[in-house]
Amino acid sequence: MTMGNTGGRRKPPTIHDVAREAGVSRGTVSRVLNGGHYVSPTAAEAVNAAIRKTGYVVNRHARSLITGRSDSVGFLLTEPQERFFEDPNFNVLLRGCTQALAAHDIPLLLMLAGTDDERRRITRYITAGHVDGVLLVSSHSGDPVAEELRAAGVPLVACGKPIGLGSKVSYVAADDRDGARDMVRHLLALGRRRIGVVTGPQDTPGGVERLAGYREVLAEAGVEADERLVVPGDYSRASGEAAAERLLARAPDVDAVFVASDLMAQGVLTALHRAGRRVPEDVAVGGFDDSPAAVAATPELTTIRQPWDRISAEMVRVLLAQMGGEDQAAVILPTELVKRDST
Amino acid sequence: MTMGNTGGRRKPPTIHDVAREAGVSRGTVSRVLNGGHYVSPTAAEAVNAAIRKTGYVVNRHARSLITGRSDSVGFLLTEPQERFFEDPNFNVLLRGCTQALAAHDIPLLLMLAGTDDERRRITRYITAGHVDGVLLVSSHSGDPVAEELRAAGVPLVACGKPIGLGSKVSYVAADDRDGARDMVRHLLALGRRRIGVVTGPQDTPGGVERLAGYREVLAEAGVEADERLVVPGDYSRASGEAAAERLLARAPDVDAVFVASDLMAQGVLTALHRAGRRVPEDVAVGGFDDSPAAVAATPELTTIRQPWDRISAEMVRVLLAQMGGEDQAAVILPTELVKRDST
DNA sequence: TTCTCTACTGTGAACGCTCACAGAAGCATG
DNA sequence: CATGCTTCTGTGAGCGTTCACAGTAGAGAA
Repeated sequence: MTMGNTGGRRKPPTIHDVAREAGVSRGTVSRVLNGGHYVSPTAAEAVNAAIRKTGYVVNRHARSLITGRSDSVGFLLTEPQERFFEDPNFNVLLRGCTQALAAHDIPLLLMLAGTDDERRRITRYITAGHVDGVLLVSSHSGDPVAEELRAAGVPLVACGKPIGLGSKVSYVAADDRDGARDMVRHLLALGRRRIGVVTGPQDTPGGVERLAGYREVLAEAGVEADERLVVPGDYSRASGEAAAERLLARAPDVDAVFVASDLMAQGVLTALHRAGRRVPEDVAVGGFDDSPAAVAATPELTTIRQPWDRISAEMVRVLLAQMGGEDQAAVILPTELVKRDST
Repeated sequence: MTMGNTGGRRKPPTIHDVAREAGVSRGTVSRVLNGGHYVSPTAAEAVNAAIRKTGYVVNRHARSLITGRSDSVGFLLTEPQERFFEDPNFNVLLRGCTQALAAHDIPLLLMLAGTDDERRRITRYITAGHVDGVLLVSSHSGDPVAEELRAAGVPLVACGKPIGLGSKVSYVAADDRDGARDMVRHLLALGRRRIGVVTGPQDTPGGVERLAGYREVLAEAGVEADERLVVPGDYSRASGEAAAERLLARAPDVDAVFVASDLMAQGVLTALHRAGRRVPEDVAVGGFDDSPAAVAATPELTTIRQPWDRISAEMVRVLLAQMGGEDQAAVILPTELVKRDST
């Protein structure tokens, strides 16, 4: 009696065992597994019973070996730093993608490519066919990985419109420009006229679009543009604080600020508080993202909600479509103004 | 000329191509790939050159098929809700694990098992051998998945000591009890004697241990225990706010609060502020985690830092050891008191 | 010389699956 | 009765690797 199985892993049943159990051939079992076409109802039932009885689970390695597909998808992060992991939106995105893929029984491989070295390794890994498609999260422009993957013909969907990659890559994004427009219109409706803006980095699509929306609405409303009201930030809390200080120095009569991220808006609030300006009485502050930071702030931030749950679902949908041979596509999803206490 | 290769994926080189290029046999190439033992220097050099020239990457599916290993590791989350994804520590953990595994060229599969249905599916998937080991993140007790995986002999490392699973499962944890002791000692050293505590859920190891540490230090210091000073929370910001209100009602003379998480501590600060108590003058507040919430709070929180980067590294180390046949182990890592403005 | 031992190399046989193909059976059509 | 078509089923080949084994060559010992 050598078969102890004391905690060890038993050899799992193969398609052969199922076939024998069901009294059919491998081929028939395989057909049942892959959609059940050209299988008689009797045979199908016998196979399903045998699968239940044996506890059979298809060996994906064997399947992948012959099909050339891996039935898995990569979630690729090409940020140099931990920035993304501190962004709560990122989590919602990751979770949403994992769940949406799980519904298709597709596992998600998390890949981090921070350094050049890692980028090379990951690119090799992906182009070698170990994932069937890639969900790309990389805000900055000129990402060489995206370009290489695209050139290698790997199905690819980016989160946010990639800058400088031509139009050849699919993406799903919130309507940043429209969200910014909503916010600035909201501030105008409150009677504010000296509206400042703290921008995001101008090498990110969000940074560019949100600033553009701000400019458009002011122009449409006939409010005089004043470049002293425009200060750059990098999405970090600290940069928001510094930007607000510059803004106050350059345009002391500012009566509202549109900040391109909630995190920066937190910094702006801190700086305004220190300068003795009341929010929203003296200066109204509008954020962007509707992240947890928005409700954590005092006062709670009026902000623009990005539909992250829909974004993740759409990214997966577009990627699967592309893996199925469809052409690339761009999906733009609407944002929503969330009014709280800071305006 | 049918070979257009217009964006499509070329057939990747196989071990055969490398062998032919190097003028050796498959076997020799395979040996080079797997450590290079019993290979002459000349042959090894020829093979390596051929690999570089052809751009060969080993087909993991083929390898896995025969070895029975998958060379990948699962990161399993069995939380019913999105709780974890809102926890910044979780991100650090996930990132740390991904990086530590990447150093061994092992991809990480992210698995979410929120519902019973998903749990079943994931358990099947794992026990079918599609990952070689599992990093488990599940704070609550009585997790059936962990038990099943353990029974199936799947290498497993938990984050935090699993409650009610016997001692048969490896885990890596911060020294919650010792961290709590440090914090309470710190509060005592400031001269506080009416020290309240907002606990975490008592079905989580952290919740239990942090409370225990609190009680121990007070007992050692000869401070009278008062159950009115002990109020439960669930790690959420809202529960911290509610807890602080109860605490103030039950023990108005409280002069310090040890809060079992930074997020709850934020809520505590809000409630104290509303009640007109100054922090730290009237009431000192100590948090736990050193999450971003700690510096986002006003005043910035004194807290206990958990060594998340080391925790992830250790989890991976222990898991790999276990996959290599070593016995299970428990690793407890020290915490650190971070003094800021709230005490 | 002959034998043994070590270092190295090549080869066939798997691993578990899908795919292409061939064949069988049933039925309608010529 | 032959022919074609459709639906179903079984079989052999092969995906790219590792593993076990059988060699070969050269060095050292008997």
